[in-house]
Amino acid sequence: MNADNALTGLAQEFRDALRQSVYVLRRLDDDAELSSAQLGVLKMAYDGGARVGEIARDLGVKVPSATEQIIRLERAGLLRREADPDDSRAVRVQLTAEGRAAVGHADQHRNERIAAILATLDPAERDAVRAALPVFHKINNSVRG
Amino acid sequence: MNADNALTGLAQEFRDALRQSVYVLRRLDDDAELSSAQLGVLKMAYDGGARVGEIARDLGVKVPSATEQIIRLERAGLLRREADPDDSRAVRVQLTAEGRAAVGHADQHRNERIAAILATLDPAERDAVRAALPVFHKINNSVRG
DNA sequence: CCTATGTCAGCACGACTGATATTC
DNA sequence: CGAATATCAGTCGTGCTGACATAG
Repeated sequence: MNADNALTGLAQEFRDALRQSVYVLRRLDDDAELSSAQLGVLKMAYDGGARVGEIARDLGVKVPSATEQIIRLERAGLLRREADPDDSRAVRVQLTAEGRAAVGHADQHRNERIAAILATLDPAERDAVRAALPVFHKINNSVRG
Repeated sequence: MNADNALTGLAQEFRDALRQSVYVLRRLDDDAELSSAQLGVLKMAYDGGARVGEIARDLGVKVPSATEQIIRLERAGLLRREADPDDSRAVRVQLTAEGRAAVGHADQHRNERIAAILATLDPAERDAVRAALPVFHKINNSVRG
């Protein structure tokens, strides 16, 4: 009845929604050429390359996990690893032409599938989603920090 | 510029938010006694038990995956598997007392952590989340069906 | 005989920790 | 020398498919 209980109730509903979101994402990736994790790595390196540690931090995984993904993507020909000229400890990740094409493809395909779902909503429901997205962003940033 | 492009833009932002949500969930479960998958199974059986197939359908996984979780939870003493008296092919899953306690514990802990995050938001931001949750629910149902 | 239900075996992916190089 | 960066080795959790036993 008090504010605490109201927050707890909202928290429970929020958790359920997040769990559902995971399910939606899984379905979305089911028949994709690129996994969600792979797409994340490639997108990080899309604009001018990125260091392994940067990629790991941004994706919220440990460095060895990022390394593993990167090596696999390099074997698949989607990116190159190059020594950083300014810091020989660091490794810079650069997309190949195939990598760029794959990102464009995967992004487009996923966006189309989500857009098709959004198209079935009422305008008011779409507005509700639009209004909530910045809040989700804020929540995420608060968890990272 | 047209409606299609607007939907695509919203879809892109929506996908980013979902990706973030996965990250939030991962952090939330980091030090938990029960994983999200395990908690899901236990919650399905919380009220009067459930069949393996029902659990799998509800969680959006295949039956063998559910079986594996269930067997592990049985070894941990959190649930029992019993033959269904009406259909000997089926297996009914019943929580033990420890299972019930574990669910209560895990739920409370997770809700507290989410509530703490929600408490940092402005009231208007909380309202935006509240308004969006039913839409997330609707989206999820449309994907399942 | 065919279908439904569940389990088993084997595999893949993606994360983790701990132990090294190598470089700043 | 200590801190930072990346990789390697080994493990774990969770999902999948395909094959199978058993019951309806």
